[in-house]
Amino acid sequence: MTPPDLPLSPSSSRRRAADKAESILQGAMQEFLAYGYAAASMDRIASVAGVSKPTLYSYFQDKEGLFTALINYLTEGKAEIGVDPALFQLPLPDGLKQIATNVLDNFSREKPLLTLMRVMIGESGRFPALAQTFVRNIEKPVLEKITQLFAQHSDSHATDPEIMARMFMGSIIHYVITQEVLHGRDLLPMERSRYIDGLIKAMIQAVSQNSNVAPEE
Amino acid sequence: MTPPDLPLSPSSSRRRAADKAESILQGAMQEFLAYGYAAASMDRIASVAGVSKPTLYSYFQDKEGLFTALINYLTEGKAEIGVDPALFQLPLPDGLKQIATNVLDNFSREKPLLTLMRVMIGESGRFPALAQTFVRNIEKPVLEKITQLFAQHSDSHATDPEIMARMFMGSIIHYVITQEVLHGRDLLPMERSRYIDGLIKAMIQAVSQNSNVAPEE
DNA sequence: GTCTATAGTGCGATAGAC
DNA sequence: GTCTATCGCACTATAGAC
Repeated sequence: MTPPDLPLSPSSSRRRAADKAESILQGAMQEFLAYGYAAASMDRIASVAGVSKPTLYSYFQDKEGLFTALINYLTEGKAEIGVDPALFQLPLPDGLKQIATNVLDNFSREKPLLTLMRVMIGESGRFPALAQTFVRNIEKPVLEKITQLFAQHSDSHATDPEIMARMFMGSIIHYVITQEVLHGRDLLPMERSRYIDGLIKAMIQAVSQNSNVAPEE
Repeated sequence: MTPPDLPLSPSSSRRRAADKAESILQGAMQEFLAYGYAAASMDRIASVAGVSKPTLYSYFQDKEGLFTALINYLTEGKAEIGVDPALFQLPLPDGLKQIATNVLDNFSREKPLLTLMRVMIGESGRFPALAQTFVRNIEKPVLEKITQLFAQHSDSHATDPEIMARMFMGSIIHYVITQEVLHGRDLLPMERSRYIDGLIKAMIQAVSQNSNVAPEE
């Protein structure tokens, strides 16, 4: 049997297997996030990754398998987007402001996360399991953290922290969707800082029972 | 890119031209909503619509033109989803509840509107103008109605009705996205009625200044 | 390299409307 | 009869999965 070495792109010595898998995933990310699943081309992925098609297919079973691997790759360990533990030391309005700011930064114009959301929602009908992966790895942990935050600062049983967390997240994500994802900046103008401040004010008002609100600003 | 296509010839033939255009659009709806833009097949559309491909291409310039026409067709005159004028006669909590219920009904499992949202968001990177059409024809009118509703019931300048409307819509749409679109029902369980009631309670609390809330339920 | 699918077109035939 | 929208089908060229 002849040794199967094929120095196609001999930029240096042979790359490690992990490197190849990595660069294929990098190429897949570029391609799938730019074109969506159906219009993505395995040829272009192989080309961008600098591997031959047979190599690509030796690492990943088929297009669907590569897409699945990519989504796992992109959503694993990303749980902490916009939520760091130090938040629990801050007064509620400050904590909320930091979360809102971080989440909006992560989703800002044409960042990968924005495009990932486009692709996930777009393919959620045909890849329900991947959509759930997205929810489990991204949405759920963030929601749970915010729920904890509200629970910790909630004076009583009056407001349901789980619902408050969903309102808060929903208000932010919907803002991202209308303004950035759907390009509604000019149609539905709303300055980011005005929205964040108004949102937090309303949330604080909602969690404060009959007493008055803790002094902010 | 091309302006909306109109049916070509004015007068009669074997069958009315409007019928053909209609059935082509119906076929296009099936196809594009089921497969997305890239994976949709013009052959299948023609077949489902019961017309030949040359006929299809006599009504619509190309695939992109048909997709554009479809989105216009599906979003025109749909402004009143979940918002009817009688709402302004009701107390705020009842009005909000009716809106929430109607919007959630319209987006309920595997209804066309749900799939349309999937496609619109999925293709929003490649068809920004269509995404804006969606915002202009669906999102914006609903948001404006809800803003009016809050403005009308707002006791004072304390809360910004535009922000309250966005919070309310965002909370509902985000709920739809996590539960239905991304199939998160089992991962993030939250009963619909519990969410609606909690959401409205929080919104009312947020708009009520220092006085107590009007009695609801 | 192979095989399949797709967007888009050209053309002769057809079947009503007038 | 003429007019014309339409059909069916073959065809090109391209591109993609594997």
